[in-house]
Amino acid sequence: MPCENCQADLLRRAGLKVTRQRMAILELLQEEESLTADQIFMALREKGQEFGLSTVYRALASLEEKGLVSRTELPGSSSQCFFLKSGGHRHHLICIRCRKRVLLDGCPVEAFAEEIAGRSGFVITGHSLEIFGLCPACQQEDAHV
Amino acid sequence: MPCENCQADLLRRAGLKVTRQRMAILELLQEEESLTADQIFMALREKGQEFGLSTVYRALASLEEKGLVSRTELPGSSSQCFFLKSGGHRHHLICIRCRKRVLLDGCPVEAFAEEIAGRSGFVITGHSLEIFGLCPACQQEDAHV
DNA sequence: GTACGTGCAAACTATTTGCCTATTT
DNA sequence: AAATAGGCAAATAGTTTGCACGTAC
Repeated sequence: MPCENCQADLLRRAGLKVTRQRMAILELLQEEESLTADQIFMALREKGQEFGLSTVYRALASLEEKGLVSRTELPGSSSQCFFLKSGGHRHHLICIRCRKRVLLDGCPVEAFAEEIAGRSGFVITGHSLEIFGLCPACQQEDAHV
Repeated sequence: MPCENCQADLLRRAGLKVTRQRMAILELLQEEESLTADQIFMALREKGQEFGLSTVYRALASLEEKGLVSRTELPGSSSQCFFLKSGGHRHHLICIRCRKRVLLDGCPVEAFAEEIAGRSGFVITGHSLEIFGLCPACQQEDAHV
C-alpha cells in the first residue's frame, strides 16, 4: 500500500535526491497504470504541480536507470509509456484502450528461449513479451458505442 | 529462392505499382535481415540507386499496409526496423549486434494468453514477442575484441 | 558549500506531409 | 488519360541537451 513516504524512501534507497517533481511523478505512476511523458506532464499540470517537460523526461530517465521505472511502446503509438517496475522478471497484459497494465505471473518464453538457444547457436540475452487486449471496463464502454 | 521477378509479382499481387524504388527496397530486404529506413536509404545510395528518404518511408508504409513488410523496434534504439514478413503468425530471434533476424517456429504465448484471458476478463487482441541474443558470427567477433 | 536537479529555449532525430512533377497502367 | 508514386523541402512529434539558476543534502 502506497504510504506517504514510500516514494521518498524509494528515491533515497536509489541514491536519488528527493524532490517535489520526482515525488509527484512516482505518486502519479502509482495511481495510473502507465503514462507517456506528455501525459505525466499534463496530469501534473492539472494538479497544479506545474513543471517542465524536460524535467519529466530527466526524472523518468534517472528512475529508469535506478530500476524503479520501465518503459515500452504500445503498438501503433509513437511515444513511449512509462510504468513502475515491480521486482523480478515479469510481463504485462495491457489494455490497448485505457493502457491499464496488469502484471502477469509466469513467463512462457523462458523455456522456449532455451530450447531455441540450443538449436540456433545464439546466446540469448533477453526477450520482450507483451500481451494486448481490452480490459473488462473498456469492453463495456465499447459495447455502449 | 529469390527470382528476378518475384518482387515484381509480390507488388502486382498486392495491387501496388511496380517501381524501381519498391523493387530495390524489396530486393534489399531479401538480402539483409532487417533495416531501418535510413539504412535502406544509405544502402541504396551506395548501390547507385539514389532516391529520397521520404520515398523509402512511403514505400515501406505501402508495403506494410499490404502485409509484405513489418516493423519492430530493437531494444534501446529509437528508430524502427523493417523486415519482410513471412506468412502466418511468427516470431523472431534477433541478433542485437548485426540485427540478423531468424524466424522461429511455434509460439509459446498463445496458450498462455488464452489462460490469461480467462482469468483476467480481458479480450485478448494480440501480443508481441521477440527474443534477443547474439548470433554465432557475432559471438566470434566479440571474442576477438 | 557542493553536487545534483530544474527550467527554459534551442537542438536533434525519426518520421510525415504538401505540392508539384514523373511514371505506371 | 487516370491513378498512383516519387522528389524535395518544410513541418511535426517526441525526446534530448546546454546553460544558468535553484534546492537537497
